Amino acid sequence: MRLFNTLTRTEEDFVPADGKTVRMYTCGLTVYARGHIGNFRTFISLDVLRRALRHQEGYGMRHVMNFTDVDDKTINASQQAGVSLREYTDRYIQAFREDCAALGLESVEENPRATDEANLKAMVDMIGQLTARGHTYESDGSTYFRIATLPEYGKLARLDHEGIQAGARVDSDEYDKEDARDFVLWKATKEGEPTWDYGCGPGRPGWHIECSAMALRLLGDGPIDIHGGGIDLIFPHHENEIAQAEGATGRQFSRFWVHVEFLKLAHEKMSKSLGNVYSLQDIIDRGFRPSSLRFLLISVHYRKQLTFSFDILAQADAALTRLTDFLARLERATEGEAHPAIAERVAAARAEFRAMIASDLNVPGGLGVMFELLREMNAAIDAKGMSADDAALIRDAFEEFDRVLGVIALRRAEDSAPPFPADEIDALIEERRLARRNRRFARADEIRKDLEARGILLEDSATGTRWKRK
RNA sequence: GGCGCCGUCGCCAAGCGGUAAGGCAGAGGUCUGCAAAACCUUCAUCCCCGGUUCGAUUCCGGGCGGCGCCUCCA
Repeated sequence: MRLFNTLTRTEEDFVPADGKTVRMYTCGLTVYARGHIGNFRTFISLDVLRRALRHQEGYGMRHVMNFTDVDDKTINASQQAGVSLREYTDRYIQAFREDCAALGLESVEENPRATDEANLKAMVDMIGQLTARGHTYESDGSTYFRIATLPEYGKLARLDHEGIQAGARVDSDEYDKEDARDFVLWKATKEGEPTWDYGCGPGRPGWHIECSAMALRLLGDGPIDIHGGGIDLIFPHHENEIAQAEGATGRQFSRFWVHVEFLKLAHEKMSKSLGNVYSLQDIIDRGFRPSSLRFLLISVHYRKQLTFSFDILAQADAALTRLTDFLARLERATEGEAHPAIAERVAAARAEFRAMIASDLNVPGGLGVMFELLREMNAAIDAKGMSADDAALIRDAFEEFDRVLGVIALRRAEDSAPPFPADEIDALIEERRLARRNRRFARADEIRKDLEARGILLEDSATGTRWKRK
């Protein structure tokens, strides 16, 4: 498949180095607060990438996504909460897992956390390698990376460091660095902070070292196939990851770099530091469903900014409802024999969809293919009915699409968990059926209205009445 | 100051050299006890100005507008 590589700023053919299994690392969440929907745009986009590689391209996956569970924010927040760092970050890891499940993310092969011993040791080892190769220096007990020792520094972000000029917000660090561009690998212990000592002196890891070290520890020697994350990580985080991994090993770190654009709110990016964030729970509290959010977040190409609003969330919800209504209609198709024309049309749509996804994950284009097929198949049902065999073919196609998108199955799982017991709904539908047969329409309409007030919509058809969540 | 992205129908959004996919909303119709669902019809010349080309929404240049990175951030 074709994939845009930030390293080259071009779309390239992607194949895993060994031809079989994709070794992918994606930056996860810093677990000092609940993830917001901007974070989840990135995670969902990378989930679609993972699904496409796995289910469409047929590769095996070795996918690592970390939790950053030690940094200034996690430390400060845990101290304010009066609990240990571990206990505090456990809470948000748990919350993150719940949100991921609600949003239909596939679980990945490894979710390392920075403060696990094996990982801290890997970081210290890597710092040792960097020191052996002359890339580090010490200052006040902290260890720094000396940018000047790595001529290639800046190749990912394409920053002209010689030319940092007036107007740039240059780092004014309280630490004693030789060069403003240098960054910390290991921070010396401060009073009251968690500390570890595995060979770099007592302290804690700098932010960037964890990803370099854990990626190579869990995925094996570089280059790994893909490294991904939000676009804001290009600099400094990913640039520094490259410096660390390549400085330590002398080998390329990652062949492909994939970055997901921002989610914006009104006219600015959504970020915790700006405070303009919505969590998944906020979305649910407004009466929307996680599946609708997932649909919205994948319906704009991952490399374009997406401006969130509840208005477009409602549009996404309506579109997704149409999709599941169609699939439900298919369940009732039982008439006649198979139509060869349908098989042909479905095969063509499958090919078109695959081509869209293989083209740098053109999910919006893929959705277009799906809805075109949907309309034509609806028309076919209206025109001459549809056999169970035809319906099965169509259903298979949508299941194939959804293995990549992961949104229809999610919606259906939500639908099958009604706000109150399904038995009760079925009983009321039966009562309404009898009322209608006896032409007691007032009672029939009353049942419809009551159910609607309780979040259940009814749809009558020749083959009976079906219910769905509002 | 440097680097980069974006501007397509009321809203969202693909396409990116050969004459504008799709979704949502709207209008008219078919169907229907009601309500939905569904179908049919209808609904854009692509921010502006130049240039290149037989031909540009698509390439180049210049505007205007929006956003990002150069600091923690998905």
